[in-house]
Amino acid sequence: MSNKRKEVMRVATHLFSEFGFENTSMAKICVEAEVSKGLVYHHFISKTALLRAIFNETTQRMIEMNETSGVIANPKEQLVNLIKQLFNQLRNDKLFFQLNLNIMIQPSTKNILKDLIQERATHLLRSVNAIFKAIDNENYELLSYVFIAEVDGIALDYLTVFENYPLDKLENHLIEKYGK
Amino acid sequence: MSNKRKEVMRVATHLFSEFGFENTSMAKICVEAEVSKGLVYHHFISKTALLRAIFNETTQRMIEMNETSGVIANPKEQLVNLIKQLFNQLRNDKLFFQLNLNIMIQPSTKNILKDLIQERATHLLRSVNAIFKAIDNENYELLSYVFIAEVDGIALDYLTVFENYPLDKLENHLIEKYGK
Amino acid sequence: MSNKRKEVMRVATHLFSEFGFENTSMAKICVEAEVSKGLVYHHFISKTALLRAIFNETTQRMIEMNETSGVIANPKEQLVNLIKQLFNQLRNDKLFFQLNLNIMIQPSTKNILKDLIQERATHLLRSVNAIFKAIDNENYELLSYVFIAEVDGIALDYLTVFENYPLDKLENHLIEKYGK
Amino acid sequence: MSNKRKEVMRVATHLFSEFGFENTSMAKICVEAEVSKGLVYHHFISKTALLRAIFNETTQRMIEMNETSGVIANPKEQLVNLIKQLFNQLRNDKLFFQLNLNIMIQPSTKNILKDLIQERATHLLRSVNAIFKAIDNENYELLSYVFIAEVDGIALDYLTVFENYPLDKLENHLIEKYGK
DNA sequence: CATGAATGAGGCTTCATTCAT
DNA sequence: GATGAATGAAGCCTCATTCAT
Repeated sequence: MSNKRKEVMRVATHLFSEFGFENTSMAKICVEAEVSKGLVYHHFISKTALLRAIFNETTQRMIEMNETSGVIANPKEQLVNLIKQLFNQLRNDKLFFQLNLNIMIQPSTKNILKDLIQERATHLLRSVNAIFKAIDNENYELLSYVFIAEVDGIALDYLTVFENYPLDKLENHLIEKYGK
Repeated sequence: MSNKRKEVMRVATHLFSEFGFENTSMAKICVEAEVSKGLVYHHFISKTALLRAIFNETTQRMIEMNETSGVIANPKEQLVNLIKQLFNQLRNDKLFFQLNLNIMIQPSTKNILKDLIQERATHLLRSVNAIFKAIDNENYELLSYVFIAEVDGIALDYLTVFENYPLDKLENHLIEKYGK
Repeated sequence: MSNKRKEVMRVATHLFSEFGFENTSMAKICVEAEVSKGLVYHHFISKTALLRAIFNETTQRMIEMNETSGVIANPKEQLVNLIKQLFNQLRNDKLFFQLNLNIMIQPSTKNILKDLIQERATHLLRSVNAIFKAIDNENYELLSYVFIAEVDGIALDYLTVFENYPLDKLENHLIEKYGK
Repeated sequence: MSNKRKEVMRVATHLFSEFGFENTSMAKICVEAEVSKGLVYHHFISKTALLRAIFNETTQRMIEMNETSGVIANPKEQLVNLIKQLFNQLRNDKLFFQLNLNIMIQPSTKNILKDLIQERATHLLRSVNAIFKAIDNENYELLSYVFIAEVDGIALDYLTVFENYPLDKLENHLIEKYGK
């Protein structure tokens, strides 16, 4: 609704991504968003609530993306699409992915978002399950977990462990493996 | 060396794991370790230095473990050993793994540990490379990255994404896949 | 006059009584009264002005009560009536009495209400003086002060000092003492 | 023990008395006591704890005074002594008495001190009871409550209700009444 | 080695009030 | 009359770090 509310969320997302939740002060957010402290607290009860709003919005976007993307294709095409989409986002929005990793691992933020993380994870698992069910009705559950682990692991290694990570090669590997 | 120094590191590791680096004050560490502030600063110049000492020690332990474990076995046995060892640790010391994920992802701590993380990653990659070279001399590099990604992804999903994660099934899957 | 204006005063009285003036925010009042901030400031220039309005209204009610109660009776009956009336109110509206004590003692509010407190005290003293003049024309002044002190002291002890205060016994004591 | 700790309590007592608890900021206390914020929180966990420390110390002083003062005298002399002592203090340390009234009536502070107020009240009642038991073994309880109410009421009226309160006359009245 | 009093910057949040609509 | 977004000062408290003993 309000312009300033959106701007606060945009700026906060950016700063949380770059410096982490605990290392981003409300003051910094206010300065960057050119807004008073009072206003932020008018729209969000607390810093915690602001984080939850951001996480929630992200989940919504992820769900919408998922729904519109996978309707027509056959399962293997769906997987390949999903992989390509994911790797593109990973390349284009490193900071954003880092934020999502951050807040899901950091104990304090993890606690704040407990329920929302669970909700998102459930949704993700269900989507992937649906695809693998159509591929291998017997082992779909394990296959889904393996697929998610591979993607998460690549993202983690790319974003935080290795410098000069060969992201392209890993993408191709996955596409070959899952596209047959 | 000194008992109290060790105790401080032990307590700090525990608290960092449970609450995160930013959410653990030096005061809390002092109380828990039953030690004065002066003493902590006698042994560690700063909170940052304490974190680095902890991370370093962990890396040393990982390296030693690696060296003693894989000398005799053939590559596939080595992989299976590695997998079993990893999953056992994952089960027995969740908090410790979470700490290592935390500090490698959280921007502030990541920055503090930049060089040490790089060092550890290089060492890990080299070890895994050595194993896969003996298995498939041509594709060993990609295979290593895939292997590491799978393990990291499973750890991540187990520790922070899913509740009731079927860790055993994924362990078996990896053992079958890599043990032939 | 306006319904909403009255409602604001009612809610503010209640909240000031329960939490104290300094601990009741205008926001809380607005929420409780289901009214916007703008409206409150339309009716009262400031929080201070709201407090003064409340105090004033209370004084008016006290004066009216006094006037209607004591016209016909003889002085001793008047005193007994006054005592009974006071103790009943004390029993029925603890919070309200507490508010009046509060704001007369708390330095900040006392300052805000300086003139109004003086006005009320003068009126009260004059009324009591009138009664005691009819009883003992020589010592009426001291007697009035003693009477007021006794009543105030009992109220204070009942409201804030003792648990299980024997209010009834003290009422009877006063009735016997002053009703002869 | 520590000089600065005492100084903080002294300054806080003074400021709380003059401006009220809610209207005295920790910052003001720090400036006045020429001490850093950190130090105050090193000695007192919170503003609340500081208030409790002050209230407690006052209670201790009151108890000690009581114990040393009334040992030898006969009950009526004891009462007269008590009255004289009280009125002198009332005259010499208005602010201090005002503080004690304040914090016992203001809902927020009253809540903070609930247990300590109860403790003090019980002690006071017991002391006065002891005196009146020796005077009138049958009605000592009611007499005690009346006496306390008279003293409290006079203090209240003197400190907050009336300007030009004839404190001396009321003191004489009490001395005559209770000294026989 | 060891203590703990002391510092001061900075963090989150609250709040009375204003003003465009 | 009525709304609620917006302001900015101020409040309580935490914290890494220093230093005299």
